[in-house]
Amino acid sequence: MKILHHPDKADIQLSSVLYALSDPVRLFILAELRRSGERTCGDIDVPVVKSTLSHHARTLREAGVVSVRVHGTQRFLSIRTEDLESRFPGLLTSVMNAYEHSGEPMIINAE
Amino acid sequence: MKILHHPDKADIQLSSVLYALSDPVRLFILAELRRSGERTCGDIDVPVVKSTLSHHARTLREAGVVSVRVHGTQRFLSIRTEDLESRFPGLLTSVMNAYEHSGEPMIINAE
DNA sequence: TCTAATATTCGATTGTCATCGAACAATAGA
DNA sequence: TCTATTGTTCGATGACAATCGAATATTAGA
Repeated sequence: MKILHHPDKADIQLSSVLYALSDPVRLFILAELRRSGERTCGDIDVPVVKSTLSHHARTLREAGVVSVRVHGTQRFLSIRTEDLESRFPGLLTSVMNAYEHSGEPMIINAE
Repeated sequence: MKILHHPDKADIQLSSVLYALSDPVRLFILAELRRSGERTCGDIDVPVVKSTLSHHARTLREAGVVSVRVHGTQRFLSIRTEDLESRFPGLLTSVMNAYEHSGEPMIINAE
């Protein structure tokens, strides 16, 4: 079985977390996880192909934002809420709150 | 005189702000601005050359994070605290708090 | 008007990222 | 064992970003 690396709580870097959160697709994924607690990749409805979604999941995992639990052929994603809260208090809440109230588009319109 | 474009408060995008904040040099600049309120580019001591600093200042300005006031040959940077607070309540505070307490390195060490 | 100070812009370089499609891997279930 | 399901990895591509040094622009002050 494949080993998925998750950074230790103490090794989670602020700039990496902020970078992971700076993509509209990834923000959407987090919002979904926040609503459901846990989701498989296949149950997240984003306008990108599987391989791209896999890339985003990896980016979030390696930044320490999400945890990935392997079960059969599926991977369940969930937010590392407690780790993030203890390392960066209030950060995730304010980001997700901002996201919910700001109508962030998932696809940037050309002007 | 050069016109510097600042996005309207309502046009500030969450993902752009998070991206602007995801660079260690820019986080450092913000921390400095937070301490002094206002700074000229020349008074910010970062380990990059002038032109690179100018690039970072522009990134922060265009994302809506900082305001740039022109005075003579100098540009005074300051954080758009009120605009950010009203658009994304608590966000900047939690980010800067996280920065102050997490020992974020300005230069990433190679492993 | 000339010069020094301050900052931006430009061109080049190097590297990373988001995206896709195709191929592959792993596992559940028939 | 065979097949369908679920994701990952790989290679390619196009876009963009961080960095530097050199050239340029703007203004203050002598």
